[in-house]
Amino acid sequence: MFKVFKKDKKTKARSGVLSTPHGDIKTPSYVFVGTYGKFRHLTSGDIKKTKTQLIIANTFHLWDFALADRDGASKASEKTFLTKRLGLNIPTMTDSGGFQVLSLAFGNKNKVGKFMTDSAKTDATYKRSKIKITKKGVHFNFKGRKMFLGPELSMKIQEKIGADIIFAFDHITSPLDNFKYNKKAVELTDEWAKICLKKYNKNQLLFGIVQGGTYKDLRIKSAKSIGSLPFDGFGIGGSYTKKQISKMLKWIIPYLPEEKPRHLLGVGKVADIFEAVQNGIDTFDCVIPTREARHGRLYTKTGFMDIRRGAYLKDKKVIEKGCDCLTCSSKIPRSKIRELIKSDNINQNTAGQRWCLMHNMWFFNSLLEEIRVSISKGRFTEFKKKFISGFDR
RNA sequence: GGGGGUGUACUCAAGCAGUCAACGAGGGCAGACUGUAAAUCUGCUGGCCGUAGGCCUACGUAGGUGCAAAUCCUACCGCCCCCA
Repeated sequence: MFKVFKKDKKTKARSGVLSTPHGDIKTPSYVFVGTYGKFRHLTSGDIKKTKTQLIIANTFHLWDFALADRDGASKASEKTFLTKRLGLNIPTMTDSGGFQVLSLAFGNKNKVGKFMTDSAKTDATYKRSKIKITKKGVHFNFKGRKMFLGPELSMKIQEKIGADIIFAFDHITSPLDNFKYNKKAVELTDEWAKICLKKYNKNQLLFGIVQGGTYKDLRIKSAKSIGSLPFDGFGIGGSYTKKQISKMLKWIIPYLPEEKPRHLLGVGKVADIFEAVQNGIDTFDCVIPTREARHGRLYTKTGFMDIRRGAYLKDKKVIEKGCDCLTCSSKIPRSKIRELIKSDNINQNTAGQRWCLMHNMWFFNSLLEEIRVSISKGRFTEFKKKFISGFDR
């Protein structure tokens, strides 16, 4: 169930509450990515201290674990496979595994990811080697294994994992795919969406996914058809060049039901967050806060810092003055975090990365908190302007 | 006193006559990371000239051999180990 409490007057930004069997989520909300149903280097107790509302895990990566679990099918009420794995009873999502067909089976070889430079050619020809896509799903190779994943199987696995919110199995395209290919992908995603709805047990919330690449016609076509289906919410997927998020959202959002939640898949840099919220997005997931934390990039209101730099060798300040995250409130100096994270890599310790994770997750959750407040006070645009101008890069 | 070893750029550590401004690692510097095969990846790291290319200074010190030396010889200096 989703309730919008406040709509911004100047933009499409909105604030509300999304209710799930494991609790309520105040929106807009960041969704952190715990692919394997865990966060590297963090305990469940740690996660509790980051103000995290919602976590997304991955169907592809949990596939074997979930199906091997003998505790029966998870009902999205009490302790599901995923909440047990997390050690936390908080709202969860699972991605359908559709993205992995791009990132694992295809993207790596072709150097294609979710985002590409703006100069990327969208009509380049390339080969989707060893991948066969049919109406039933995708045959592909992974680590020398022949695999198959499709809408029915994805739904089966996601039901077993038991997240509160699950996604329909979709066909993501790459920025290199042409119009014709994207058109087929949209049609296939539609067909798969209907299969997913048929297999849907109503214990969970099922979100359909809009595709269409960077093509306006296709995005609108996809938004219309997916948006008209009885999903509980909608995901917006695909890949694009870096400057196209906003434009794409403006095409899509008008065709999605106003009363249902919208999730933007895999987007979450600081500037992107504001663009997403401004265009009517309620939740979005991204690896940026956690991956970059592990790589030593720490966020503050004035920009980010690479804590591994020698400049912090003797820096006794906390990451950010006034920050209430565990790291900063424990008064861990930058020099110590630097020392720890640099030796983490060598000694297989994780203390430094943990401090970084605790900070970044807190940072992004706090930012979203501020965004929610700004929307409720009718000051979203002002807050955005102020924050962006103070944030370097 | 006798015997053996060793001295390489910020550090560790290869090289043992030409392809060496010198492998590799660390460190440093710069950059990347967007539905996580990512505690990861990429580039640079003697000086000067805009890069290409070139010039200069460099492998403990001082000489020597040789077309050519970090690499061979001699002496010296410094460290290390073993025997007395």
